[in-house]
Amino acid sequence: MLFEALADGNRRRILDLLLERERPVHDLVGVLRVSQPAVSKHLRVLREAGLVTSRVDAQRRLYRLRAEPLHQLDDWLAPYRATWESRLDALENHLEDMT
Amino acid sequence: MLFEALADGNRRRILDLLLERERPVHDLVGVLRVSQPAVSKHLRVLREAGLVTSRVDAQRRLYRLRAEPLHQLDDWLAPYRATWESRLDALENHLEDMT
DNA sequence: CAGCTATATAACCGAATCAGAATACTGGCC
DNA sequence: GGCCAGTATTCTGATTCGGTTATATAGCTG
Repeated sequence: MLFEALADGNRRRILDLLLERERPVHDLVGVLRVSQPAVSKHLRVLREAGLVTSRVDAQRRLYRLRAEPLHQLDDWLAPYRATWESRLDALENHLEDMT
Repeated sequence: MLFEALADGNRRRILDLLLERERPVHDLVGVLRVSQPAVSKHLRVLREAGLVTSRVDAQRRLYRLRAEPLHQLDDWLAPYRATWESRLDALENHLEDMT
C-alpha cells in the first residue's frame, strides 16, 4: 500500500505539510485546492498506509506524520542507490585519472 | 510521473530484474505472469519516466535500468529520513540514560 | 519471398481512482 | 434540546489503469 499511497501528488503534499507540524483537516483543506471530503479520503489512505496518525481535539482531528513506513521505501531504494553511487565513483575516478 | 511509475508492483519487479542485468522483453514476460503486451506497456511507462532505456539487438530490444530518476525519490525522502533518524537518536539517548 | 520470432500498438473491458455534492456523525455552546 | 463547527462516509460520475486479444511492424532464416 505504501507506493500507491505516495503515487498521488495531493497526498505527498499532505505529508510535506505534516512534516512541519501536526495539523487539523481544515488546515489542509485550506492549502490544497480540493474539497474537505477529498482531503478526508486522502487522509484515510495515508492512515491505512500507516503514514499518519490522528488524535481527537474537540471537534477537530489533528493529524500527525508517521514516517516509519518510509523506511521501507528507503530499503527498496538501497540497491539502486548503490548503482548510481558506483557510477558517481566511476566518474570521480575518471576525473582523478585526468589530473 | 516517477511516483506513479513506481506505484505498480509489476513495474517495480521489472526494475528489480533489470538491476541484475540488461534483458530482452521476452525474458521479463517469462518471469512476470502477465502477457507480452502488458509487459510492453509497463516498459513504456518506465521509459517515459526515464527509468529504463532500450537498445535494438536484431528482433529483440534489450532493456536496461536507468536509476538516475530515483535520485529524485531519494531527495524527496531526505527530510523524512531526517525525522526518523532523529527519533532513532532519541531512542539511543534514552538507552544511554538507562545505563 | 514465405514464414517465424520478437516486440509494439490498437481496441476493448472491468476494476480502481479521484473528485464533488449530499448526508451523517460528534462535540462544544447557547 | 437546538444549533453550529469539524470531519467522515456515501453516492455518483468521469477518468485512468492494468489486463487480454487481435493486429501491425521489423528483422532473421530457409
